[in-house]
Amino acid sequence: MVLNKIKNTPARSAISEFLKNSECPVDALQIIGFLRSKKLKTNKVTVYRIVDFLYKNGIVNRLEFGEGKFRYEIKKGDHHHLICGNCDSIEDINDTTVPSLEKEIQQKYKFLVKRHSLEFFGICKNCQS
Amino acid sequence: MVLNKIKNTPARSAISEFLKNSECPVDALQIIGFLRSKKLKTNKVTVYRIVDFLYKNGIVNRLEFGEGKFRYEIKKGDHHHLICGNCDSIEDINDTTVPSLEKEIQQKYKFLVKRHSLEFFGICKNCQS
DNA sequence: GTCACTGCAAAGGCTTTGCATGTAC
DNA sequence: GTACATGCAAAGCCTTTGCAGTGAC
Repeated sequence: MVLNKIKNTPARSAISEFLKNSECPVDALQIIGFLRSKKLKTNKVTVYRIVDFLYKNGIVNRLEFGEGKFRYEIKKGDHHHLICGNCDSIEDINDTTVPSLEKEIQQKYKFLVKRHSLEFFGICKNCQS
Repeated sequence: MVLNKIKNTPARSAISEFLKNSECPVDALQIIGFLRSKKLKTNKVTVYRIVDFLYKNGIVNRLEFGEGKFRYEIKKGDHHHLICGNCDSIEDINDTTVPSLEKEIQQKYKFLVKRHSLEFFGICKNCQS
């Protein structure tokens, strides 16, 4: 195992902070926008490298919602997403579980489940007027 | 509403046939490979336009499995996917349902669910040796 | 001072667009 | 003959890579 000295830099802490405070998964552009709003010198390559670093170290999840790009969120307990096809809002929901399913699959298909993703696509409350 | 006369062309029927016979979602490159193997003149732009046509007409699903590209499958009953992180195999499973969840979400969050996606990432039977 | 991080430019992969040509009907 | 479909080239978008310069420790 290689010794990895991890440095604490302004970009890293700002991005981590932004992800922690985000209520739903964000994409690279939103991260760049946040850094700019904070008057931090920034560069998209650095952003990609930082989220990649966070992802490979198990700190964030990397998600896709059919947009052709990745979104990132701080890892937290099992939760799922409601994605509105009208206003593109994304809502996290924490209280819907897929408890027995993983075990069932493990037994029935001998598939060792490491993680799952469950997303609901539809129309959010506000857009149903 | 505009009158749309849909033409039946060799590329379209071949791609539809390929998708019908595929046991798991395929990407654009695999479709092109199939067409080539059938000695059909082909072009990636045409492939993208055809799958887009099939997608927009509700004939196929367009999926993402964290690979940074889309995969397509003929629409069929509610089913889910087991994606192996070792050999990249994708298995369809048809007998695992998310029965009450959609209704629960509709009531609890007033979110009108149109579709959902449920994927399990892990290690398949063959790769667990 | 070292090693890791950043920035810039360039490239890579997947997908889409514009426009002229071809073809199913 | 008339749309619609295709092919080619080019561009668009998101993301990654190479390499030199910078900065955290």
